[in-house]
Amino acid sequence: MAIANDNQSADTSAQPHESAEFSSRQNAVLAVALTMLVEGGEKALTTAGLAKAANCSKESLYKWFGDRDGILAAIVVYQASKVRGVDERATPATPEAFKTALTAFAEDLLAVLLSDTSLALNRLSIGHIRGEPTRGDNPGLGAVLVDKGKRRIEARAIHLLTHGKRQRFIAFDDAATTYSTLYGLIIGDAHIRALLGDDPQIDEDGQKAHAARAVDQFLTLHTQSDF
Amino acid sequence: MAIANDNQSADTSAQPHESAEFSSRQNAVLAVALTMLVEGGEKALTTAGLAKAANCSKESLYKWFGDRDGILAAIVVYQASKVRGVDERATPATPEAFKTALTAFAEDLLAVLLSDTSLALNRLSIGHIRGEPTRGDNPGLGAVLVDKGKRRIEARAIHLLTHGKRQRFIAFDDAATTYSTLYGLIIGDAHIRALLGDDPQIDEDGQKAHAARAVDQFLTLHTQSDF
DNA sequence: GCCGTACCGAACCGTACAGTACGGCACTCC
DNA sequence: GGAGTGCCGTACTGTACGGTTCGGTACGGC
Repeated sequence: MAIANDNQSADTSAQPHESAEFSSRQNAVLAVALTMLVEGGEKALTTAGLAKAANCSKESLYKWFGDRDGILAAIVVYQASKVRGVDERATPATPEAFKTALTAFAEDLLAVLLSDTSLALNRLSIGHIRGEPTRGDNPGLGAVLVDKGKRRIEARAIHLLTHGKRQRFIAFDDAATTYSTLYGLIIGDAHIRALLGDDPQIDEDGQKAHAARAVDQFLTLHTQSDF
Repeated sequence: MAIANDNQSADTSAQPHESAEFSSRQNAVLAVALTMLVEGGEKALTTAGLAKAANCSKESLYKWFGDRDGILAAIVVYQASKVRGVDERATPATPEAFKTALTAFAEDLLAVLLSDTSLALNRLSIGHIRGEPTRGDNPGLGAVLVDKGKRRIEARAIHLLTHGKRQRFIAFDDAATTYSTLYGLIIGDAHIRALLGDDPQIDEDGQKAHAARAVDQFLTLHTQSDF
């Protein structure tokens, strides 16, 4: 697990990286809110319920986050802040190391996307798409999730891919298209199925096996110049 | 467009296939409801609003569909009934014809999944996942969508794949896994992006090109015995 | 001791919306 | 014609929940 840190256990680590977005009290409240969101969906997250569950007052909620949408947005930002950025030092020097790095990425991607937290957040964002995009001034939740979550993961993968291309481990034309292929091979229709509540998810070993297979297929497609 | 029929134009075709699920009057109401759902999301679909827009009374709505969730479920069934089932006669005899059939499937899949109607229905179903699955007795919306929509499409594809295997056009072990690969190559992350409101969708030509590329990759992976 | 700040807890308000009740119209069947 | 049926339109009820207000408590600084 190298992309995200899902555990909401004791965050007593007083490290300064605790994301200056919110105070520690607010972070605690957001953690509670996220838990409520994960088990019960958006409708289960009422301001009164959150206030009671988090032992704070509604007044404070509104002071800190503005309104209910502000709370939702804060949850997304809060969780997204846990996503690790690109690790610039990931520059495997041999084809084997490159494949290992790809496989690690694939395993991470599967684990993250199928985690309860990610599913809940995706459901939340998807449910907040209205007719007109980006109504008003705020970017609109889904966009935040894409920017802070998906894009960072994508950046890590594309970094890896372009590195592999420079080293002649793989060959491709367009990085974005190639990433889409890699993503598709790894995820397939598992994500949408999970989002729709098709629970029979495979266990962790199954995920690893699947990740390995996807990477094999990806390398088959892009190993020698097949263009 | 061979999988679904998206137009909600004059359904004056008195053909008997009009799905005996609902009366024609009810179908008309559901068509209006679907339109409201597509442009405005779930929150825009209120019983009062639907009654006014469809020129019917709330009383009738409740008589026909039970409650609001019944209306939503009916919408899903209504639209899913438009999805064509497996075409058993699709048995291409040459590798070229097989590839053509695969490409047609890919194009259909892309067009359907990225259509406004499909996106709205998927958003609706995804938004209705509560903590516990299948609460009570009803299967729960998402399951309906999966059963009536995704499964039929999947059945068509698997039918085609197994046929291709029998004819030695392609080789694979597990049909479900192979379908997942095909799906992933075709869709990539386009679906989740679209669901999240990442509007920059490619045009129809781009979709066709993408479909062709995905099929090429799929055949590369499964053409000779690389088991 | 006094004020300002931050917070809790609870009561309160306004509204949107699901669901119900009822009167009235059109049509059909006897 | 009268009774029954199906439906429209409107008005009504109940309630859940977002948002606000306010009294009360703890703390820190002057």
